[in-house]
Amino acid sequence: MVLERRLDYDFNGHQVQVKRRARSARRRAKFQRRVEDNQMCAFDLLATVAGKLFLQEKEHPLTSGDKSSEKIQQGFVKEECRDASEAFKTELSNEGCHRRCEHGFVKDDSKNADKPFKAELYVEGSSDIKCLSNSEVQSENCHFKEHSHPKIDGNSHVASMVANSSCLERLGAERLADGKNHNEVGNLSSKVELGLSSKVELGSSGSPYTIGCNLGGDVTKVKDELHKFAKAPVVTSTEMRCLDDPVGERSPVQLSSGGNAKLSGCVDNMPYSTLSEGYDNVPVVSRDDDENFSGCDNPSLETKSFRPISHIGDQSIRKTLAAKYCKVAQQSKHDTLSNSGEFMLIYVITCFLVSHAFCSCSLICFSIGNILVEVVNGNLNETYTSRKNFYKRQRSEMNIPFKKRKIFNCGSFSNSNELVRSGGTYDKKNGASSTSHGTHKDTGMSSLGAHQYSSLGSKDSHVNLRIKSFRVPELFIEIPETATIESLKRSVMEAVTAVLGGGLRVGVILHGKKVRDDSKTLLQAGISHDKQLDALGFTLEPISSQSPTPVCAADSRHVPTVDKPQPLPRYPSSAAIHQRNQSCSDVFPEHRVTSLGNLVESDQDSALSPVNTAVYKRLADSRALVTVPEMGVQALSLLPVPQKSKRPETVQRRIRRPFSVAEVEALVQAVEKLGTGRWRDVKLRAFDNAKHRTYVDLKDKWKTLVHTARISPQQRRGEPVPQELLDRVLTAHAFWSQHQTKQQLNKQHQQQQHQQQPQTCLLLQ
DNA sequence: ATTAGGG
DNA sequence: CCCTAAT
Repeated sequence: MVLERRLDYDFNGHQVQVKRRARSARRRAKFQRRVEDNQMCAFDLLATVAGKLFLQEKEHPLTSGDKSSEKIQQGFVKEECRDASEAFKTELSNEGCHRRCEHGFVKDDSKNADKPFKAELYVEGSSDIKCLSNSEVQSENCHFKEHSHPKIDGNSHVASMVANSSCLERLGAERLADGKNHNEVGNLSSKVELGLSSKVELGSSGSPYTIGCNLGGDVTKVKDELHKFAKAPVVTSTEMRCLDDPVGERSPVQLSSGGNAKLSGCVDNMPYSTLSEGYDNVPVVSRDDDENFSGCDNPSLETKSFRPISHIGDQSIRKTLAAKYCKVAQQSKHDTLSNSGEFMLIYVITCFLVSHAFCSCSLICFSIGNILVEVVNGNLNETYTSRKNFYKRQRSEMNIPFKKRKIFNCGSFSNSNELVRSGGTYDKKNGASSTSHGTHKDTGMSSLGAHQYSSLGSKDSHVNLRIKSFRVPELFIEIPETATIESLKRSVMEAVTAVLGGGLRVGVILHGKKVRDDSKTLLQAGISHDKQLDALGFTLEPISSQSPTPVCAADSRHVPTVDKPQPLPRYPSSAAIHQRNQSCSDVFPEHRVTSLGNLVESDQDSALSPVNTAVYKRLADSRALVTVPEMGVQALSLLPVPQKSKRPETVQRRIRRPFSVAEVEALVQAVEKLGTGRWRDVKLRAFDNAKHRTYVDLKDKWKTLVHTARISPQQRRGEPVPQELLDRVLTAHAFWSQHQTKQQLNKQHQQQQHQQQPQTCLLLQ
C-alpha cells in the first residue's frame, strides 16, 4: 500500500540516482525529504522485525550480569509483542533456551549472558553458500580492493542500496553510542561497545562474495585483523568488510551480545569497487565510533562525485532512523535502553539491504531470537516459533519492490545436478511458506532455514538430501567409422553399464573440499540439518568398483590392479578386501580388473585427438602416481614379505577390451588385403585411430580369430562373430599362410641361388 | 620398432 | 593381453 509505494521508490535505485544527479540546493532539500520518507518507510518495514525484538528486550531488560543467567533461563517467555500490525505471542520455554545454548546460539558466559539470542543468517538465491575461513576471507579482501571500476552510475541502484544499509548501520552505531551516553546506569558500556562494533562485512573475489554481518565484536581486534591481512589500507575506510569472525574467537562480550551471520552468494557482475567506494564516501558523523568503524580513515579516497549521494542519504537516513529509534524507545517506556533491539535492528536492516543490494539472493532466511525471518524475493516473512508449537506468520505481504525482484541467477552458479538441497522434516512448514508466497520456488532453503531453527527442540535430526541427478563421468568411446549405429549404441551402452555397474564411486564434497574420511559422521564432517546443505555435493568418480570402505577411504580409492599376484595371501572376496582396507594393512588385490579400470582405460585409450592423448597421459600418470607408491610404501612397510616385485614399476595390465564385430570386420578386411605378418600396416590401415589397439593386439586377435573359426560355435565365447567373418578369416589365413610359405620357399630358393650364384660365377669364371 | 609365438 | 625372443 503506502509502504509499498514508498518502498518502491526507495528501493528503486534508478529513480533515486537520477534525482541525485542534477540537483540544486532546493531540489536537494526536497530530495532529502523524500529520501527521509523513503527511508522511514524502509525502516518501518524492517523495524517490524527488529522492533519486536527491541520490545522484547524491553520486557526483559538485560541489565546486570547477575541476572543474566536467570534471563537466559527464562528466555523469551510469552512475549507480548506490540507489533504495529498485530499482536502475537511467542513462547520459548527454558528448555528451548537451553537447547539453544547447546547449539551455540547462546553463549552462556557468566560474564555476558545478557543477550540470549544470536542471529543466524542464511541466504539462498543463485548463490553458493560458502564458508570462508579467515585466510580465505582475507584474500578475498585483497581482491575486493583490487577491483576498481568506478562505475558508480551504472549501478547506482546497488550503490545506493549499500550506502543506505551502511547508513542504517552507522546510525545504529550512533544510536548505540547515544544510548551509552544517556544510560550511564548499569553496565551498558560493554553493550555500547558491542554496538559500536557492528559491522557489515563484505568481500568478494570476483564471482562469489561473502557478506558477514558481524554484530558485536571487538572492533579494534577486527580492524587489526583486517589490517594484518590487507595489503593496502584501502578497504579499511569502508564499513563493509569481508570478514569471517568465528564465534569461538570472539571475546565473551561479543559472544554474549553479538549477532553473527554470514551471507554468501555469488555476484558475477557486481561492481564491488562501487560498493566499496560508496562506503568509503559515507560520511561518518559518529565521534569515537568512527574509529571503530574505521570509516573515512582515508579521506583522500572520497570521491566527490559520489559523495553527495551517500552523504545525503546517509544523513537523512541517520536522522530518520534516529527519530524512529527515539520513538520506539519512548514507546517502550523503559528506562533502561537495551541495545539488543537496536543491534538486531541494525542487523536485520543491514542484512536485508545488503542482500537486496546485491540482488543475487532470492531468499534470505535468518533467525533472530525466536523469530525466523524470511525474505523471499523481497517478501519479508516472519516466523515466530516456540518450542512446543511454532507457527509462522506472514508479515504483511509487503512486496518490497526492488528492481531485481526475480530470482537472480548469477550464471556462474547453478544448482548443479550434483548439488544437494535440503528438504526435510520441515516440509510441512515449508509448504505453508511456499504456498503463502506462491511465487518462490526456492522453498528448499526456506525450509532449511526454518528447519534450522525449529529443530532446536528435536533431538533426532536427520539430514534430508535430494539428489536430482548425477552426471555420468566422461566416457570415451572409440569406434571405427565402418561400425553401425547399432554397434555404436551397444558400445555406449557397454561403457555406461560398465561405469554404472560398479566402476563408480561416490565422492562427497563439502564446501568445495572433498570429504575423504568416510568414518566421520555427517555431523563431524559438518553436514547437519541446520547447516547449509547447499555446500554439499556429490560426485561420481570413476574408480574402483569396490564399495567405499569406511576406513582408509583414500587408500581404497586406488586399489591397484596388479596383474601379477604377490606372494601374499589372497582375498578374492570383496569382503576380505574390505577388511583389509579397514585395517589399513591392505595387500593389493591382485587381478582386480574392474569395470572402473575399464572406464579409465577407455579414457586413456580412446585418444582420438591430442586432447585425448593428454587425458590419457594424465590418467596414466595419476594412476601411476597413485598405485605405484602405494604399493611400494604400504605393501612394503606393512607387509615385509619379501616381495619379489620384479617390476614394482610395472605398468598396470591393460584392461581387456573385447573386439567388437566391427573391429573384427575391419581387421579381417585389412588382413585380407595385406596379409598376415604385416601387422603394423594392418594397424595403420584399419586401426590407426584406435590407439589402444596395437599391432600386437591385432596379431593376437587374428590368432584368436583363427582359433575361434576352427572351433565349434558352441565352444566360442564372448560376442559371437558372424560366421561369414570367420570364414573369411580362415580363407585369408590359409591364403596368406600359403603365401608366406611360398615366400619362404622363394627366399630359401633365392638364398640358395645366392649361395650358388657365386659358385656358378666362380665356376663360370 | 616389429614380428612371431608361447603363456 | 602379456612377455619375450628374434629381427
